[in-house]
Amino acid sequence: MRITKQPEERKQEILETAMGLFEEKGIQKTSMNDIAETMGVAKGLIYYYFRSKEELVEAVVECFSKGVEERILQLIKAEGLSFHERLGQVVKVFFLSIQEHPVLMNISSGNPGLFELVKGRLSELALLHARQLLVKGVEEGHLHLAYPDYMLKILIHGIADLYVEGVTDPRVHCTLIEEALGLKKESILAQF
Amino acid sequence: MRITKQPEERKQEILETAMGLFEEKGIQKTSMNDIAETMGVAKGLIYYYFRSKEELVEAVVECFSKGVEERILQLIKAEGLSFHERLGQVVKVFFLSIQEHPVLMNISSGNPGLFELVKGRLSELALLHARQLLVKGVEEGHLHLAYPDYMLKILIHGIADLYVEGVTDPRVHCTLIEEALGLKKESILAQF
Amino acid sequence: MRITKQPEERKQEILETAMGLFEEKGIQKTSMNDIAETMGVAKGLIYYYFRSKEELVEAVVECFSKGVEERILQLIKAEGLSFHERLGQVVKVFFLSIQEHPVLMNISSGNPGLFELVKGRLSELALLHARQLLVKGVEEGHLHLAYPDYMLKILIHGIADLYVEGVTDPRVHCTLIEEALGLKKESILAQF
Amino acid sequence: MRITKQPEERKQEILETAMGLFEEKGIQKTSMNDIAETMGVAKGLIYYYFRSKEELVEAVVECFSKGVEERILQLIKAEGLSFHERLGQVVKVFFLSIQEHPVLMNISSGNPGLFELVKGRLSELALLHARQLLVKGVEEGHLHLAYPDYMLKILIHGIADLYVEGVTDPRVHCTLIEEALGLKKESILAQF
DNA sequence: AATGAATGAGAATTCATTCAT
DNA sequence: TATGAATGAATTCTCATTCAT
Repeated sequence: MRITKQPEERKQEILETAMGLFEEKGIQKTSMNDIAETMGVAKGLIYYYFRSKEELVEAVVECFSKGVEERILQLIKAEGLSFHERLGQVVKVFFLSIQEHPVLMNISSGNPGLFELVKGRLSELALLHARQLLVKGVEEGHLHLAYPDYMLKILIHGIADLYVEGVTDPRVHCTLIEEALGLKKESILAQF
Repeated sequence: MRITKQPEERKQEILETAMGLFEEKGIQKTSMNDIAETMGVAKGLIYYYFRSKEELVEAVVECFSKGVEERILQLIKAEGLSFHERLGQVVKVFFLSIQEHPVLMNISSGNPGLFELVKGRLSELALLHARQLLVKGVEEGHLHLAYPDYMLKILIHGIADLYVEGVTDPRVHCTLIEEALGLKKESILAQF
Repeated sequence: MRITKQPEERKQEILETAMGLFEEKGIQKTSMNDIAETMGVAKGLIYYYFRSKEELVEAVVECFSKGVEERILQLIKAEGLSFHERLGQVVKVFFLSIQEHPVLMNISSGNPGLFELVKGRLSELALLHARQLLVKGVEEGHLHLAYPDYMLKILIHGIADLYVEGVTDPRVHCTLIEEALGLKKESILAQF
Repeated sequence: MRITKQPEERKQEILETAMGLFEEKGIQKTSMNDIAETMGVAKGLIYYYFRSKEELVEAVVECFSKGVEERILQLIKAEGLSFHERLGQVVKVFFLSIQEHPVLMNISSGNPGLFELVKGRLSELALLHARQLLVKGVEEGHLHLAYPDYMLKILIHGIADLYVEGVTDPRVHCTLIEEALGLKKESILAQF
């Protein structure tokens, strides 16, 4: 029962299987054996694609973040949007990404590891891409923030943790963001 | 070289040694052996006081949070304080607690585990004790928050993470809190 | 079936079991598991005494050489012996040591590893202790060697290898040594 | 990038690459993968030419010894040489062979395996081809050896080991041989 | 209360080898 | 001839936990 696949396909398969198990049981409690068994494949094969467990974990995080980043990049390109529209869109991207991997967010609570890594990565991305937006918002007078990027981090980390604890309603998140940023009520929520 | 101590004293000693190592190397990478060796004591002794590693971890977190809780309780009792004064005090307690265990915060970044647990515990405490304060603040018109307790959580988690990433200046934190809660500038900072 | 022993005794037991298996199957083909199984003991126990397989191998060699060294030291102390008597004695010690671990020498032929290590160690010892003897022999006119210590090494290594290939008769060895050192016939052999 | 070559050429290429790596890292620590990678070729290809790693190792040794053997055979044929000239030549062949693969000798010290095999092979060759010479030397009265072939083995093995430990000066080796065989000073050295 | 030798289950990793293409 | 994905068994090492003393 030897099934050969294209390297890229196999690599992706491993990545997805690993992500699934990491979300389900936690990184640490997922052994390389578990992953191989789930795939119906020999242990050694995983080491053919990833040098070590650590490298695999990193690749999983990378893989997840890439998806999010791509979407953000598309939004960035979109023109003719107002500040509020744009901010709303960015917020939306995060929620959509999260909603696609609910298990990741739901379970990782008692299961630190993957989530922490992902959150860190998400935060980096946000900072990279949304910073300009916030700075512009401050300049245009929509926002009055002393430390726009710190505030950004707080919101991302804080809301991610909130999500993990079961508060998953986007309307709540939007409202919190509006309040924290000192925006008018529903100015972001309206974009949804 | 068999040194006998009072049960409570020994228990405390284990707790402190464990906390130190957990902060230093992470929960997972700290073996029961490490703890025993650091204490200059036999492995078995730890099991005399704690049924399992898991139980020990919980106890460590509990121990840390208790200190914070005690201080908060004292603040709560204090009378004749304005809303802003009180809020400032509560914020202060958290920072002081954190500052006493800087390693915990500094190192746990690449080392998820203990910090997550502690953060969760701190958040619970805050919710338990500061909720009334916020609710009262809303009622009295100092605050205009749709979800006071969610906002509280966001701030605690978010700022804790910020701290971990190296932003440790209390003035920055206060400013962020003021902005997020929509308070006047320096209204909290003034209490420090 | 938990049998507890004195650390020193256990350590020795491991050392001996390991040496036996190394001689029998070669270092590489002897797994830590094999050793534990042969002893009727858990794998982990070996790691309790030796940090790694490498450390165990070193300890085995050390252990073997120590025995040889002790005897040589005793000979060195003995007084009132002529040059030929003394040389004969030293040669004897090596053969006795070898004869006590015949398997080590016999099997290691197709089984490089342990033997090489041992030979290297033996050579060091010989150089350390017999050098003076040879030098004195040169001074006293018994020997006419340009490079006494090189000749020593050649003889030790060469005869050890010869032994491994099945030439185990001490009389042959003695004769070879006499010839190589340019001594009179039977001058060493006579000491046996 | 599939490069097809003549079978014999490929086989030779594998042999040389393997020898290089064996010398560099030791037989055991050189994986079939290493060899394939170094050659820029697929793992499977090596198995097309050699049934197993073991067979490859044997072939490498064989390959090395063949070169030495050829030269010896040429010497044997040469006529009109005196005993001392001839012996000098044979000794020379060995040193030349060794000098062509200095890495093999220099590194294999802490790296038992290849060297042992080669040494064994060299010794066989010497015995095969130089025995007659020694026997004739005994008969002609140039040598007074009880066990000519054992002495031969000792010298080859012993000097090879000496070489490995850093004593590479042919003059030293010649002197040692002269002394061990009881020849006049410089009788061999003079042939160089 | 305390010791520390002993357990045992499991984890990551390596590698010679095979085989469908 | 040549590829390289896939296998699978073996191996080293780790650690929480137990228990006789």
